[in-house]
Amino acid sequence: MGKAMTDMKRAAQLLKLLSDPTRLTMMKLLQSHECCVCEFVEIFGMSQPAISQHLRKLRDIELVNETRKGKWIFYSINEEHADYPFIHSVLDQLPAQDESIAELEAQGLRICCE
Amino acid sequence: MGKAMTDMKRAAQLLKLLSDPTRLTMMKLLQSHECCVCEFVEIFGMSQPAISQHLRKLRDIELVNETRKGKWIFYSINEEHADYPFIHSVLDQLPAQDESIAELEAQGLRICCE
DNA sequence: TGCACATATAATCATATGATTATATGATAT
DNA sequence: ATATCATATAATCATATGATTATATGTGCA
Repeated sequence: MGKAMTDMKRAAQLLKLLSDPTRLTMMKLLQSHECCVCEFVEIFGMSQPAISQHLRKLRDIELVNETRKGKWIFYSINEEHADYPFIHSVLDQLPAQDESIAELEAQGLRICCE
Repeated sequence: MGKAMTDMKRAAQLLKLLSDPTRLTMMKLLQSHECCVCEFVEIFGMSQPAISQHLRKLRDIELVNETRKGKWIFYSINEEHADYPFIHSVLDQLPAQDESIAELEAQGLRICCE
């Protein structure tokens, strides 16, 4: 199996994006669930602009996709990203974050648009 | 195979250490070669204190070992570190940095203490 | 049309980061 | 003993980061 990364500066840049606990957890969550901004606000107990700015950093280098569904904007992992294999290999080492989603559902705060 | 990491904050902290291009390359180099400070200074073309401070960060959380050999202090990867599997899995995605070492040798700047 | 909700952006600010220069420490060699 | 080499630490500074508050944008609904 070949190396996922060829350029150290690029790798460092990606690791920097993952090196914030909020963004790292976001990415891990997104690996198994689409989430909208207000769900992240609930999960992380942070202000909406703070969440929005973390998402912007992930969006700026296209690690995530955004899709508007009515009032909500849903974020998902961009599996087509050239560096996704690298990102995936890191996220793969981390524990699932499903409890956060379960808690949301228990509180009736999970957004569902079907 | 189990997850290498159990705590997201810890994972983020480790990724932050790896997220600097100099430190990331250092760690990759150390994975295959012991190096001393002056070699890093040569390789990265940075001031000795700058190198020293990067090494300190790695040393502070014990990702690297230091061994004095005469005038020189050699650094090596700490494979006994509880989080080494995680670190390793990241470094493993990166291209080898052997040219830097080869260049050093070509210039006669490789330090050898045997 | 106008209000409420969801999200984004701007402005601001405290703290973290990474480099430099200057200086201290510690080992070797003369 | 002292000069020299290798490295560490301290002080300083410019820039990056991540949060907050205030405000703008965009969608759905009465």
